[in-house]
Amino acid sequence: MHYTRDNMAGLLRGHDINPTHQRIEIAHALFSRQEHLSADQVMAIVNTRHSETSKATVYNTLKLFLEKGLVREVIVDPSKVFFDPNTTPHHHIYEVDSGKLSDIDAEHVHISGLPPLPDNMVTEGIDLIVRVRRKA
Amino acid sequence: MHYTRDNMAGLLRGHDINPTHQRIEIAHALFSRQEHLSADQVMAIVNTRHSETSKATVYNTLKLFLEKGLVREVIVDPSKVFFDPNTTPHHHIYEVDSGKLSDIDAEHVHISGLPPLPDNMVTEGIDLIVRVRRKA
DNA sequence: TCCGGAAATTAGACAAAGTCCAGATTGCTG
DNA sequence: CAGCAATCTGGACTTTGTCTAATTTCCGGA
Ligand SMILES: [Mn+2]
Ligand SMILES: [Mn+2]
Ligand SMILES: [Zn+2]
Ligand SMILES: [Zn+2]
Repeated sequence: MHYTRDNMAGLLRGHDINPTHQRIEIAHALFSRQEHLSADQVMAIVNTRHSETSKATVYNTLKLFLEKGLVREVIVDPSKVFFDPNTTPHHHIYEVDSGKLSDIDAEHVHISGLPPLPDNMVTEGIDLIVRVRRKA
Repeated sequence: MHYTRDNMAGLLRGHDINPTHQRIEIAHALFSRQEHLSADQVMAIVNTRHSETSKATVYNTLKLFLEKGLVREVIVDPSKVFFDPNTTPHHHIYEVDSGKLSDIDAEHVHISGLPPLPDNMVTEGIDLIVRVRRKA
């Protein structure tokens, strides 16, 4: 599947998001790469040719995408949030030295023995992060 | 087991940390409460009576504790890092609304099916975070 | 006890990520 | 074209955390 700017509009509409030029560019940055990007990285990508999207819009848009379930947030680095175009259930490997973040398919991973939650609580998600580093 | 200021000194020495007044106060804040605290919270606790420990020292000391393995870092909130006096292997439940963070004993939790790591990599730790919220 | 150096602490300047707001622009629809 | 809502914008602001140069504390030897 190719993620062109043209089919970004449909993707956005499908998530109840009015497709504007800026939103299409930001979605395209994430989905064409299929990578975990920080707001700063999105900002840089979207403004490579010439400056056309403000910082406020990048942050607002990423938050909107998040609310609408178009992207997911990954919190592994204390200094910045990553946005993940992959919203299927999956886990992460984080290379602490390089900051490289990659996906682990949740398909074959099983987590058992978690204690029951109090009745008035629901699970919103389970984040599993394997922190790795280069062998000495 | 009681965590008094007096036995903090021994605890610090056992981790190769020179016990100074500030370090004892900061360790005492964490260990007497057995709670997950942010740097800001530590700062507030340590300076309740009268200001006696600077921001720089709080941050430096928490980083030192981390390096020496006295405390652990928990990254669940994009806006701040929590420091955890519990260094035994365990997982976390995070209430997204309230920000409340609590422990899950790792004893009965089993994680299987993780893919093998490349040969030149070692696992530094596995963080499992159950994000929960109040039922609607 | 006094001295000198090493270790620790400090205030405050600085940096980076993220938020907020009031005004400008855009894109309808009548 | 006018009116109106939605969107976007620059830039001020906040918060978390880092850095540095100067000061203070600690300790061992003379
Ligand atoms: Mn463009
Ligand atoms: Mn005191
Ligand atoms: Zn991912
Ligand atoms: Zn914990």
